This record gives sequence, C-alpha cells and structure tokens, in this order.
Amino acid sequence: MYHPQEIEKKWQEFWAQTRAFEVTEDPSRPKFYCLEMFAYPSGHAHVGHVRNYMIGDVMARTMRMRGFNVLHPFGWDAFGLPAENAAIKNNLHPEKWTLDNIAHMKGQLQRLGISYAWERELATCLPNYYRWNQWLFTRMFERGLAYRRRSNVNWCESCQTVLANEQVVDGGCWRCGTTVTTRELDQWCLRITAYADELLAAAEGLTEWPEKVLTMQQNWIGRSEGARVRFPLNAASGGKVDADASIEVFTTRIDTIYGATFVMLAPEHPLVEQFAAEAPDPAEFRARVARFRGQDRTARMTGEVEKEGFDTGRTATNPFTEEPVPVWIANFVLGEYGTGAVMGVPGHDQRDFEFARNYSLPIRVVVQPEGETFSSDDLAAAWDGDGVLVGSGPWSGLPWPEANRQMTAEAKARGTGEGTVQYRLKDWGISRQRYWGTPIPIIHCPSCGMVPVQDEDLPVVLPTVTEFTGRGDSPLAQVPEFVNVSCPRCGEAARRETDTMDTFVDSSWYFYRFCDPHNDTLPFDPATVAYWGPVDFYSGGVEHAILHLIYSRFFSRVFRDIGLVTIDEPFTRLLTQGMVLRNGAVMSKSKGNVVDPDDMIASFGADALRLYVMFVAPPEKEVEWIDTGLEGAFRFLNRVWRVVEHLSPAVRQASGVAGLTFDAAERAMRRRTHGTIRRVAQDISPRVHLNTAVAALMELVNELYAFCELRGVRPAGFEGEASAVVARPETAAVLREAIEGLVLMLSPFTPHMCEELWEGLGHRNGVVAAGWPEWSEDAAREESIEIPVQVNGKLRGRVTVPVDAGQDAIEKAALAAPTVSAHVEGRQIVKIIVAKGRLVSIVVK
RNA sequence: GCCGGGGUGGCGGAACUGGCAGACGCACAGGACUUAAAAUCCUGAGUGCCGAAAGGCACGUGCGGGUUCGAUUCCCGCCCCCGGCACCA
Repeated sequence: MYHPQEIEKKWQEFWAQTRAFEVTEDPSRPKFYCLEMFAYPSGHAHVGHVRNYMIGDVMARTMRMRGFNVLHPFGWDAFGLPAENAAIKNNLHPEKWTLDNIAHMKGQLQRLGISYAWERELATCLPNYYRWNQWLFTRMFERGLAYRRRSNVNWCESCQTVLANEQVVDGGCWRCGTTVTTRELDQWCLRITAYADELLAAAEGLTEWPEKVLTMQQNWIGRSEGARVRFPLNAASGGKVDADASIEVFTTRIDTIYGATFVMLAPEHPLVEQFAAEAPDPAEFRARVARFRGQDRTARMTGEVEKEGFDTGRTATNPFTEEPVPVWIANFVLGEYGTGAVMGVPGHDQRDFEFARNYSLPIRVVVQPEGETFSSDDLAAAWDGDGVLVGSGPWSGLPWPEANRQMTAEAKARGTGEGTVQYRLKDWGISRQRYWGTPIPIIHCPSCGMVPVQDEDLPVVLPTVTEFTGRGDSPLAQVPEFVNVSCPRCGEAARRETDTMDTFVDSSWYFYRFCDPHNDTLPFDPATVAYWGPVDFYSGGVEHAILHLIYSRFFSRVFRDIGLVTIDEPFTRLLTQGMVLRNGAVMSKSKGNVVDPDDMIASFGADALRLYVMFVAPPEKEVEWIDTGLEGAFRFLNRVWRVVEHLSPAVRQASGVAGLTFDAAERAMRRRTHGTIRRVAQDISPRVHLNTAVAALMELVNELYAFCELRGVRPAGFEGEASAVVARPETAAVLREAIEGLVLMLSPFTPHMCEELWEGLGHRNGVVAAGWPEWSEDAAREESIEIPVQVNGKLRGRVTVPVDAGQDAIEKAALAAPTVSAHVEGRQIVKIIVAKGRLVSIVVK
C-alpha cells in the first residue's frame, strides 16, 4: 500500500541528514543556478506559492540528474509593512512576528520536499544581510548614484510612507490599494536613470524572457528621441527680455514648430509662481493653479478629465517663426516629464488640438500628405501622419522625418535648442518613513553635511522599538539613542538619518548573496558569483515584471561597476508563473478561499499535491484549483505504486536488455519507454511544458498496464495479490527498463515516492546518482506507421506501411485501401501528395 | 487609445516545422470483481444525422474572407476575454 505520509517523512529526514542538496563550487561540473522568487513571510504558504516552488524544484531535480551542479536556495523577503502593522495591531514586535512566520512557512516548505540548500537560507531582516544593503548604499552614495532631493512624492496615507512610481498601481498603493496622494518630502533616490539606456538596449539580449515582460520594461523606461527647444520669454510689457529667461520645451516633433501657436506650462512648473506674483490678481491666479494641481493622477485617470488651462498673460517667442506666442498653464501638461513645458501645435497633436478648440487658439497646418491641401478651419482632428512640410519657411517641401533631423541641427546651430533623449523612467525613491526596514547609513552633520557611515561601523542596527502607533514620523526618529550620534568626520554632535530603505532594495541582489551567504567581509566573494552567476532559471509572479525585475537588472550593473561581478544580466531565463485561483479569485485570507498545502498533504501527501499542480496546466497559465484534480493525481500515484510494487521482484531479478531478442509486444513496450524518455526530457527542459511531461508519464503507465495484461503478469485488481512472476527473461528485461525509467523520470515531480520505489527496486544510492535515463533512438523508432489518406482534403482511410517504405509503396498502398478506392474509382487522379511519414493526399476530378 | 497574450468537447488542457483535431486528466456512462458499496481493473464517449450492427455521411478549434492537395497553425478584416501602459508632448 502507498502511505505517502510515512514515506515523505522518511525521505525528508534522509535528505536533511545527508545534506543532499547542499553544494559547493565545482569547476569540473557544469553549474545550474535555479531560483524561485523568495517569499514574503506572511505566515502561511498557499498552493499558489507551492506551484512556483514546484516549477523550480522539478527543474532543479532534473538538472541534478543530468549531472549539473545545482544551486537551489531559498530565503525570506522579511522586511516590510505587514510586520509593522501586525505589531501595531497585536502589540507584537515585528521581528518576533516575522521570525515566527518564517519558522512556520519553512516547515510547510520542508513538508513539500523541495530540494533547497537550506544551509544558504537568508532573511533580509537580519543584520548580516541588511548590513550589505548599507554597504552598497554607501558605495552608491560615493558614486553619486544615491542622492537626496526634495520632491513631490507618492504618499500612502494608510501605510504612512512614500511609494516609488512603480509601486503605484491604478492610482493606489501596490500593497494596500489606498489612493495615493502627493507630498513634498526630502527623499533618498537611486539614480536608475543613469542606466536607462543600457537597461533598454540590453533587454533585447534577454531572449529567454517572456516577450510580455520585456515589452512592459521597455514601456516603463519609455525612451523617446526629440529636442529641447527654448522659447525666449518676453517681458510683461511686451518687449523682449534677456536670452536666459526662456521656456524650455521638449518635443519629438520639432519639424512642426512653425505650427506652434502657443506654449503650455505644467501647473508644477517653476515659472508659474513667478507669473502668479506678477499677475494682476495673484490670489486668483494661484487658486486656478491649485485647482489643477488638485486634479491628481487618480482623478485624471478615472475618465477623461477635460483639458483646461488659462492664459498667463505673458508671451514667448517662437524661435523659428520669431512670432510672439501666448504662454498658458494647462492641466494636462505633466510637471515631472520632460521640461514640464510643451509647445502647443494644435494642427498636429490631438491634445493640443482639443485645447486650442476649447480656447479658440489659432490652428496652423504645417504638415500634410503630398497632393492634399488641409485647411485649418475644417480639420476634424490633428494630423499626426506622414506628410510634407508646408508653411514652414525654408523647410517647406521636406518630408517630416528629414525635416526633423535638419531642424534639430538648426536649433543647435542657433543655440536655441538641441537633440535629446527623454525617458519616462524616473529615479527610484527609496526613502520609507517606517521602522521595519534597512536603516539608511547616513549621518547628517551640521558642518560636514551628509556623511556615510564608515564600513567598520556597519551594520547600522535597527534599534529595538517597543511601541508602534503607526502615526507621526518615522518610528526611528523617536529613539534618541539611535538618532543622536557624533559625526564620523568631525566628531561634532550629529543626527542619524531615520528613513529606512524600500524593501525592493533587499530583493534587488539577494540572488548574489545566495552564492556566498555567510560572507562577513563582503556582500559575496566575487569568485562565487563568477561560478554560480547568472541565475539560469528564475521563476516567479509576473507582478514583478517592472518592479523587482528592473531593479535587479539595475543593481547587477552597479555591482558590475563596483567590480564585484562581471556579468550584466542577473537572470538568463525567466518564467512567469500563473496564479492559482479558487472560485475565480486569487487566494487570500479575506476571501476565505485559501487552499492550505498542509491540509492537502495530510489527505493525499506532498507528492500528489506536487504532481497535481504540475499537471493541471502549463506553468505560465493561470489555473483554477479543483479538488477532484488532486484526487486524480493521487489515484495515478497509487497506480504507479501498485504496478512497481507488484513487479518489483521480477524486475530485481531481470537482466539488462543488451543482447536479447524481443518479440513484437516487447519491442512495442520498449518503443514507448524510450519515446517517453526522450519526450519527457525535452518537455522539462528546454520546453518547460511540465504538464505534458506528466501526461507522457501517464501514458507510459497506461501502456505498462496493458503490456502486463497482455503478458498475464497482472491479475485484474491486483491489490494485495502475490507479486508477479515473469517467466520470459526478455519480458522481464523490458519491464525492468520501463519500470526503472518510469521511477527515475517521475522522481523530479514526486521525489519521495520515487526514492522509496527506487530503493525497493534494489538500488542503494538514490535517483540522483542513477541519473536521467538514456534513450535509444533505435529502440524508440517505429517499425510500421499508420498513415492517413485524404481524398480531396477529406480523410478517407488509413494504411499501415513499414516505416522505411518508399514514396511509391506508400502511394500504392493508399490507392489500394478499399475505403480510399471507393472515392477514387471512376474519377481522374489529378495529383498525389505523399508527406513522408505523415499523410497521403489524393486529388481527384 | 496603444502594447502584449489568448479564444479548441461538460471541465482543465494537448496538437513541437502547415499534415489523422480533442493526447493526458477530471467529471460522466457501461462492464468485471463484490451479498452490497467503496476501492480497483477493463471499455465507451466532439456534435448531429443514417444504420439492428459493423459502419457511413455531414458539421466542427471566436466570426467572415483568402492562400494551399491540406489551415487550430500562415495572410487580410472583425468580435470577445485577460494582462500591462495610458494626456509621456
């Protein structure tokens, strides 16, 4: 009988005792670094997590059997708000809450039998990890990659902290969903924009990443080529003022500048306040600006917010036409993109067009398709298609892409502008006004300014705060022993930075720490990453497509530039696994639809659970959890167990297949065995179609049952029957080959059961030592094949021919088949197509 | 609106390079075993029509066209669903 609970316990203990999955660098063997995104220790793993970890485990176990030195570690993304919120709610220290959760979840994962190198386990909330966040931060500070600036930031009222742009999802906080508001704060930023071009360009080399993720990253970086152009500002009285008072705009279409009939400023633009002060009614001016600013990003997103603006009363000079154009403030111009100012070209930009129509601003046509004549009066929409310049002075007649190049050069020559590249990507704000995170290792000294904490003083350890109210400033600001320090440079009294780092800092490099997790002189020994890096196979949720995955690519480059790693990209192959739903919704405690893996293990065993989540759908796809599916997986494992147990004595006595001569049924069985070995190997890697790999193994088992039945070695319903006696040595050898292959191939999916069966088959050293079974193309080759025959595109019959039959023989056989000849007789054969080994197609008239 | 992915039986899914659509599993039905049930083993099944049956015919991969001896697969046009981005100048 198959008793998963006993078997699983036995093998889990065995793996732990023998340190089965611990590894060291071994240059003599190819390495394989297999990683699943580490876990936030929320307290309970659900089957969605299980699915991700299973995908990695199947890969890791398979690659081990193929002879790779496999690094497969696991750890905890252990800083973050829920711990602090739990502390506020339950009066528990975040550290206790976090470590308790880790202990519980670790137990859950261990009961699943995942082949992790647990000795490399790390938790980002421990000083021996976050110390290196601080170390890296000081390196970035020294290089100008970490800097502080006052800026408008996204603020989550519920989390009481700042959010990076990437962390605002649909206008709400990525974690709690609360509507994000804007605040002006001093913020620590990481200069990811310094790598914008490289991150974008290198994405093309990530050929083993899903297209979807690459596209999302490209859109997020949002590179656009254009020009900055300065419109000299005219004095309030109308006369010109000196040249350095100008409004700089960014445009991708400088070729349309003859159609620029006005200029627009974002409500956040620095000149706005100056204009307000000079306005006849400054209060009213400011009120109108304030109203636009109040239309925050959320309001703008829910439905089209009307394009609004007002004339500042000032004018600027269009540097190409030399005409004065009015300067407006417009609510749809973004302060944080480009220069915060744009030229209004209503004839060729739909937004400007709508704005101009609203306020009766002049519309001018300066580009039109050749052979057409647009009139600005009856233009129904802006024309942004191809065309040739008109009414554009010396550039009239030029096609627009060419005009764009020439006019950019002209602007540069005149000193009125220059070509530039603009990114949507902004620097990454990492300051968080919360407790449970990495302290930023900076000391503010009244005389020396911002001074990084010296390496020898790292880590800056989080003080033990006992009271969490969730209100007011950063909790760290309320700990005088922490805040009050002397300046490392001058020794004067100074104040320690009280912001902590965004937890995405932690997850941006943990994959390198796994290579050398206990190093206490460096984040990692470069030699270890040189051996293990990059991660060969990385799997996790697609929700990290532009957060974690772009930050990690950035950090990798920083480590490279510091000289710790030599590779650019951290993840060679990325698999984004689909979520597991129940009742059509993501599993969550609040919805009460969580499937707890422990319950499933108690009922059916970890192996059945593992097999089911691998079989139910391709890894990338979202799936609905179905209880009966798990039962089916359990049923299959019992079926495997029975046939192997029943045949075990015969298999143990059987010889190898070498030198034997087999009958037709034996050859067919071997064909299935070898064909399955080939197919499953390819399905697991490179294809990672784990569901079809399982299906192939099920087919092998079905064939095995049929073969046994044929050979009379399996009485019907052999539960509890005596073990089979196989008289014919050839049959026994074939059974051995099939059974052993089956057990080995299934072992990455259901390792406990397969180790047990493998041992029962008389092997001492486990499935990894046995290696992935080899297939023989000869044994897998079909002897004869059934070929479908079509007449006029319709299936009319099948013929069986030897696999090496020639064109003519196949054609003859096809025509001779009675079901075919019935459709051919009396008609004229136009043509016969023989797709060798696949199909015969006969065309008749 | 733009970008990406997808639409196949009652259900999850398979079909790798244009070649038998529906592998494998779930659910279902029938049979064997059993006093009976469960479990197990075997068998059946896309839909419709004809036939007592073996079997035959037609239709069938979101919709409409096209290319081809042959299309789930390629091309054109459209519909719907999911994900991402969204006044980015």
